[in-house]
Amino acid sequence: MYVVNPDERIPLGRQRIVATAIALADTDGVGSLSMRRLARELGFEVMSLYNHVASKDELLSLMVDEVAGEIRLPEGEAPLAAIRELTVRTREIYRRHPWVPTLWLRQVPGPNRQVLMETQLRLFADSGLSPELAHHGFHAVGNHVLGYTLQELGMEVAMGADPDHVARDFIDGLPDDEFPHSIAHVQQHLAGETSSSFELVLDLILDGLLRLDAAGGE
Amino acid sequence: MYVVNPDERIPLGRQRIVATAIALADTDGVGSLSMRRLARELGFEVMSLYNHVASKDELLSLMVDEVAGEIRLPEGEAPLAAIRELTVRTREIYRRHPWVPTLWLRQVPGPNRQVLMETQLRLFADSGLSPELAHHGFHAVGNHVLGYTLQELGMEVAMGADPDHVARDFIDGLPDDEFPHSIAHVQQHLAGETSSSFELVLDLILDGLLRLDAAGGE
DNA sequence: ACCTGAACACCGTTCAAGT
DNA sequence: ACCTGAACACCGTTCAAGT
Repeated sequence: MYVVNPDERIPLGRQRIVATAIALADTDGVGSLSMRRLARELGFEVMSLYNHVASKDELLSLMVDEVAGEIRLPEGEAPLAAIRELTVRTREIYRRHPWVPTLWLRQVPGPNRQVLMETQLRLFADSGLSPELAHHGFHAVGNHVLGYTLQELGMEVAMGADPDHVARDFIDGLPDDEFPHSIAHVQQHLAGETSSSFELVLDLILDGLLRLDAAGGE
Repeated sequence: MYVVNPDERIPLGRQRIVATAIALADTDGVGSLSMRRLARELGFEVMSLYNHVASKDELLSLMVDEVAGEIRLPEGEAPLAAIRELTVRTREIYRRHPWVPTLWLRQVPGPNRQVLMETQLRLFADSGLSPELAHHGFHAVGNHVLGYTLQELGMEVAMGADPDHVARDFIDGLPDDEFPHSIAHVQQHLAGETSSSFELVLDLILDGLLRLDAAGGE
């Protein structure tokens, strides 16, 4: 028989801190991620975190880059098909970590995102598009996946647990004779009549780039 | 001669609170907008604000809707031209109030946004597009202007005052032989070689919708 | 009706002290 | 090297008290 060492608890460390922070943000939202809460979750005091992480802002950067690393890079596909695939995967990862899209912009890219960005740009460079259209295409696709997911999640995440309830309240608050189109639109969503337009618009952008290139390069 | 009434100060009121809050967010960012700071700015105590506004969240909603009211609605144009015009104006307003795009999503639409949304949907309904494409088009255009502006501003606003400086630090931190495309891309931005792709992609989306409609409705 | 002071339960972070 | 307690300068908001 021996006395239990009170310090048998798993030691802290960037990796574990970041992982726990991500899990916490996934379940309760970034809004409720505080250094104090995170420390409690880990079984340490707040200030212990600062031995591994310079600030909350650095922690957020590390979290975003960790998630960026989850996006599997395509291989062996034709450039435009690979771009499409990569974009669809990005959306999946965004949806898995709904707090990421907002932070994505505010943080300077870390190593994983740097690789991701380089891959995207290389694919555009190899796509056959003119350099200028490749440049615009890179932004167009990035904006699409970001804007689309934000819109999609903004409604779900920030508006509380039940988007349907919010949507219903919203249309109930509208005088039906003045806002017929709004009401019809929201009802289409509630009825699940319309499929997601994410891939439709993505293809529309990619096809449009090709068409512009063909028109400009004749 | 008379004693100056200490209560000659302009009384509070939703309108004035919201206006001051917007001005404060415009100049210093939403990050530094606190109820306490706002009260100080207005010359009142914090708790006075709560006589006019239920919570900080309500205040943010009011601010967003006030800004939504700044977007001038088009009139007398053909539907698709009006949609285009409205989208360009939305981007201008977003740029004038860089804190708006992020909040836009988290808040349930107030009266001004309700009118804006109804207008957009009516224009799409009148555009001749099939109901389904009109539905998708509404989202596509909204996502584009939101995602594009967020990307554009995310870099400028959140990364500190000098985006060029950040960009330079970014490429300096990259091993040049491994990230040639990233470096080239950022350099294109720094050199101002590429014009904004906002309208280019917007047209690409609008044209693509028309083309899809023509193909589907033959 | 509108304003306010004290108080509560939170934040992120500094700094000096422990082992 | 890593952990911690006390302290600082902040938050949003409740509630009872003033006019």
